[in-house]
Amino acid sequence: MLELAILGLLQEAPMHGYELRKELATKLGTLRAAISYGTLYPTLKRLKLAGWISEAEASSDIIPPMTSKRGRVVYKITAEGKEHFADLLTQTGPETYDDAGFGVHFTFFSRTDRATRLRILEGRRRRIEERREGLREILARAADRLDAYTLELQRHGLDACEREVRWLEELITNERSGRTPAVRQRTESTPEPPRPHLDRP
Amino acid sequence: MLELAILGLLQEAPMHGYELRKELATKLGTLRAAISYGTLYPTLKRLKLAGWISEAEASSDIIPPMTSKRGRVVYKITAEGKEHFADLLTQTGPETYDDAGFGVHFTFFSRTDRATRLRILEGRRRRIEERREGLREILARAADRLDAYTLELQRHGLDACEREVRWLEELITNERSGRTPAVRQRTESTPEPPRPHLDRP
DNA sequence: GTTGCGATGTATCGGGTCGATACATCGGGA
DNA sequence: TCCCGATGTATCGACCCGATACATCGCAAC
Repeated sequence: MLELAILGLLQEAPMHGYELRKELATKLGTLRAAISYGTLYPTLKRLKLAGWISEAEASSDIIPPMTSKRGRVVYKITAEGKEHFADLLTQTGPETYDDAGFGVHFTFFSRTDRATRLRILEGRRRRIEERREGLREILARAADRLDAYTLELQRHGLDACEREVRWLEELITNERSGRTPAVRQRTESTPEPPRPHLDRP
Repeated sequence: MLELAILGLLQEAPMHGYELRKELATKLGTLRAAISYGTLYPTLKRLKLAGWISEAEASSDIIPPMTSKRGRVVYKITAEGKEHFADLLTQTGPETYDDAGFGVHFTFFSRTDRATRLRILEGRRRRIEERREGLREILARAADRLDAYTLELQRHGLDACEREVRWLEELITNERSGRTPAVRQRTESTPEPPRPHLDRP
């Protein structure tokens, strides 16, 4: 789903590889350390070959050229690329619901309609609920067979799943009730404020 | 680090591929859905070639044969494999601290000494703290440049990091104070018990 | 002042991992 | 009887990461 991320960022502004990497790092800071160049550059090549992006004229606009051979390569999105981006963003396959896929989709939620957002949020919730049930199964059935550390790992994983589901529920409720973006705001350095209970107002 | 996982499981009992996959699913339920066969079988081949594991005699022990051509292939760990497993388990490279690596190491914590456990727990904590600081940076510096959804994603990620760090602190404290396995126990179906505050007794 | 290091940049390679797929047997229920 | 789901082994293409190489620029320390 790096494809989706690149297309999304290039829709905001033309960029070159290095810049894309930095932007990805701040936008997807949660999910991955940073996109590897071994992924990024081949993907750019692939997208260019597919016609979704093209090289922008080096002379133009804000970005200063590098005054040397092998200068930076600035890419911009094409009309076909925009179409493709919209398709990818709306589509809800299984890969939409895993950590990486969901994260990228969520990042571009502001460019989608509410129906799509709800579909994706509910799909993700379902995915996490399945994982949660799997963990409960394990803790119920195989608890005596596992050592203390493994058990602790499962419990911790279960905690994380339950928390994730609650987060998703909140977002879904917000979407349904009309408040488009998330509402919760946190004051710095108060580690555990009692979450404002806003499901079912 | 699938290598480490396979070696660890085969140390408990000889197994064939399908069984390994199931065992991995229950032991590492948290981290990955299930190991893909496209990963598992090539890895088994590789480990066998390296001499860490070998094919067990089909006739022997508990597991019934399949009475047909291309029966199941049971693997067992070799002496060199046990050595290699111990080395891998003790060693603390960067890959020890990412999600997958840490999870596998943690699963086999009961087979390590306390010093190693502490090294790994602290390395993991450091890793998560770095991610946390990165997220705080983003939320402090780039907050106005990001839309509400992206911000919410970062906040959620930050929450997860803080929680993870707290969990690790708890484990580290326990290790240091002599209680080897984790202490916390949860009663079923009470979703949010106030965590027994046991840092600094 | 020059030397050297860190940030900026593009690019490739090997290897690990996934998802889909193919093939084959076995047990049990419709 | 017939078919479906669990049990099994195996491969292929695609994706992605980490390490590495190469090259320039600005700045700071010596």
